[in-house]
Amino acid sequence: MDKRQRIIDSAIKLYLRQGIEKTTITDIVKDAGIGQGTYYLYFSSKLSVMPAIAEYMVNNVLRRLESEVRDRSFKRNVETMVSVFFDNTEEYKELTKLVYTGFTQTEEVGRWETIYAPLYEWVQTLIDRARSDGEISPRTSSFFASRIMIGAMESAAEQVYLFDDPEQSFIDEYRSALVDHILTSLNYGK
Amino acid sequence: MDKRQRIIDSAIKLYLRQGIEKTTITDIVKDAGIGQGTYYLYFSSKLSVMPAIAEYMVNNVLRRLESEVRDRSFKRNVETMVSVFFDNTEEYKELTKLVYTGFTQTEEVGRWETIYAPLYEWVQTLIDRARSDGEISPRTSSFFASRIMIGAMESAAEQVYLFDDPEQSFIDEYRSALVDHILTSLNYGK
Amino acid sequence: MDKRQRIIDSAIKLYLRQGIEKTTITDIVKDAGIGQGTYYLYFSSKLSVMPAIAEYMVNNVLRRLESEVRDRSFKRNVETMVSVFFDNTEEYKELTKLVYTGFTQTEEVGRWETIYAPLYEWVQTLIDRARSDGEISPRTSSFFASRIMIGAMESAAEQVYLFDDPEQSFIDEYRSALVDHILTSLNYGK
Amino acid sequence: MDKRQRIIDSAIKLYLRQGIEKTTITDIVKDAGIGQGTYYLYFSSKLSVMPAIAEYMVNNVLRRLESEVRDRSFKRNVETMVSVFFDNTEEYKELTKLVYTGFTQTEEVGRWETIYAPLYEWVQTLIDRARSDGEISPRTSSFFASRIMIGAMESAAEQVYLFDDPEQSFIDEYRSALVDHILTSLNYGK
DNA sequence: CATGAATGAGAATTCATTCAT
DNA sequence: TATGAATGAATTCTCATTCAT
Repeated sequence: MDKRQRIIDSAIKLYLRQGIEKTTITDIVKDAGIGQGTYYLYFSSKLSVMPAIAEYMVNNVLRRLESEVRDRSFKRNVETMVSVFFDNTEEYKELTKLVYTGFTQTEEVGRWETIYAPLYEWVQTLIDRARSDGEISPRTSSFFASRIMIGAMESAAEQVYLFDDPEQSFIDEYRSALVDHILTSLNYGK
Repeated sequence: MDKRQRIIDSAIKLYLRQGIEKTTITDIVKDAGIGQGTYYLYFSSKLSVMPAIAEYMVNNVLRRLESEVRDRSFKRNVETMVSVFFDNTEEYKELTKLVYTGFTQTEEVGRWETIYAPLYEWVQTLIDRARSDGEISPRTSSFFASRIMIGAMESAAEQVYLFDDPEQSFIDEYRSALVDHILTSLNYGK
Repeated sequence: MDKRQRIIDSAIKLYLRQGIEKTTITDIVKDAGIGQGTYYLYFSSKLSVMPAIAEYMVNNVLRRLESEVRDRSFKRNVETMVSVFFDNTEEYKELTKLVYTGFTQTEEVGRWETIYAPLYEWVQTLIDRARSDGEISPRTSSFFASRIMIGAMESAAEQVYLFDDPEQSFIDEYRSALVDHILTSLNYGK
Repeated sequence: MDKRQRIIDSAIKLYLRQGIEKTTITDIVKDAGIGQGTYYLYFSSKLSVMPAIAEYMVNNVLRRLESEVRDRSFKRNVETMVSVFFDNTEEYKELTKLVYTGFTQTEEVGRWETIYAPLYEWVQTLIDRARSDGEISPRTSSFFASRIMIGAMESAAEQVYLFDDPEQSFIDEYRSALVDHILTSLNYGK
């Protein structure tokens, strides 16, 4: 029903399957079951769906975090977070980068920060609480810590899934090393 | 003289200046001072320069690291590394991401790992030495630590330079937080 | 009005005038007064107009046969048929062969038979009637006879018009020999 | 050893396999195992091999005719001729037409007649002999008869092998109808 | 005679975008 | 709002041909 959302859904599906370059507006509108011109009623150009896609994906992660990370010890929470980021990257592999790149070709580069903001804030809050609870060092700057953490998790996940067929044991080791890294960097349990 | 290298140099120059989309093969060969068809003697398509560019850029970072990170304490070395990554990202801003994206559209995705390998190894060696010197925790896995570190540094730098005009003070704070993060994560000085 | 037909007409005109190789899609669309991309709404590639052209040409011959071959003795009809084939080949000289060749590079080779079918059938009917009228041998297989006749007429016409400047007397002799050949092969007047 | 011949052989092989358009000079020289420029020592352009190929193919038919059509009754000889033409067309399917088309794009169209001449003459001689032997009508013009016969045989063969998968029984029927057609057209056995 | 790296003109094709309905 | 036929600018890639060695 909501054509705007149908465009976004189809765009994601096709970009994931065939890449941005290979996907034409025609592909998208066909998949969405709407007319060719209708696309331009909702988005002003091919690239201008990108922010919407980015938003959708960040919200996706947020939703998972909110539902899966709950009330447990900070350590457990970090473990879950790493899982969420790994799973998400696996599912959407190239798309994040693709979207990001598409973004840089728009004039809306600045909005990237805005779109990520809720995610940064959510993690920041999590850190703040752990600090209040005395689980991590009181001198931690949650602002930078949240950003560095997210960057580290995303990079790690990307590295892992670049391997054509990463073995599960390798993934598990990497994940566990990453959890240690994060906790240690926050002086957890000292 | 070496036409292959001239193509790579011109491609980097133009991709940086105008983006990949806006740069045509014709632009590149003109800049390189060679014939249109000559491009295809060395690269099979527009995108297939990407791995060569990636290689060039990784080597670039490596060269800087080798020349700038020397003989000092691990802490100083980490500070210098962060500087190198920040400077490099600033200089080549979009190119890194562009190259990465271009890569995924080639069939050579697997080579990414190979191209990064020397960088990973170099950092790994640095960590190993710090461990031998007793500067960081003896339990550190240099394999994962190097990869996570590099990911964190790249992500941080990208986040910083996304702001249209990041203030120097913000950059300095982020950089310093990052150094702390890395050192703490390795139990430096405990 | 009908853009498809305008494309076909222009293609025939230009192919005849300058050959297939020398004719570009741009030439065709300019001549047809339509946009460059419009061509591809109706035909999927440069070569894929060929079947349409072939159809047009076969229909052309059919139309001439239907209007010029009427109600007379079989002998007169054969003479007229030969004339039609000769005239037609003269007018469209290379085009027939070009079309044929273009065809073999499409995947629609099979349609050749379909396109020729009405022509075969028309001649077949003519033979059947002559047989009923007792003008030719009752044992004649009109199926094969029609096909062999058409082949002979086309080949003869092509041979004749290969000479840069065939003398009219030569053409007349060839034509007359051909009529004799056909009639005799059918035991006409025995 | 003879590079000229190696070029012709490779050209035939590749033209048959992939068509003229799809075959590049580079393909040919690679297949022939010679240098790129060497081609132009023997032929002045891409198309200028065509006459050589045509010559080769006509000679091929002639050689078969000479070895297979020997001393028997005219009827047997015609049967054998038809077989040779059918076999040859099956083997070289499109090539004849392709070569012919390639020819028309050269300025040497006139030579086609010259190249076919020996074939025409050979058949003409065969007819003349049959006439001397009283096997066919004394009024037969061997000049036109030979040309019409060859045309009919080639056309028939082409028609037959256009069917994707002609059944053997159909081919046999067509062939036999063709032999009858030819013999009757010459008043054989009257 | 032989080579093959280099050339560059040229064309087919694609596809984002528009606009009359 | 919605459509989809029409557009045409723009670009990659091909390949016959050349020429210095």
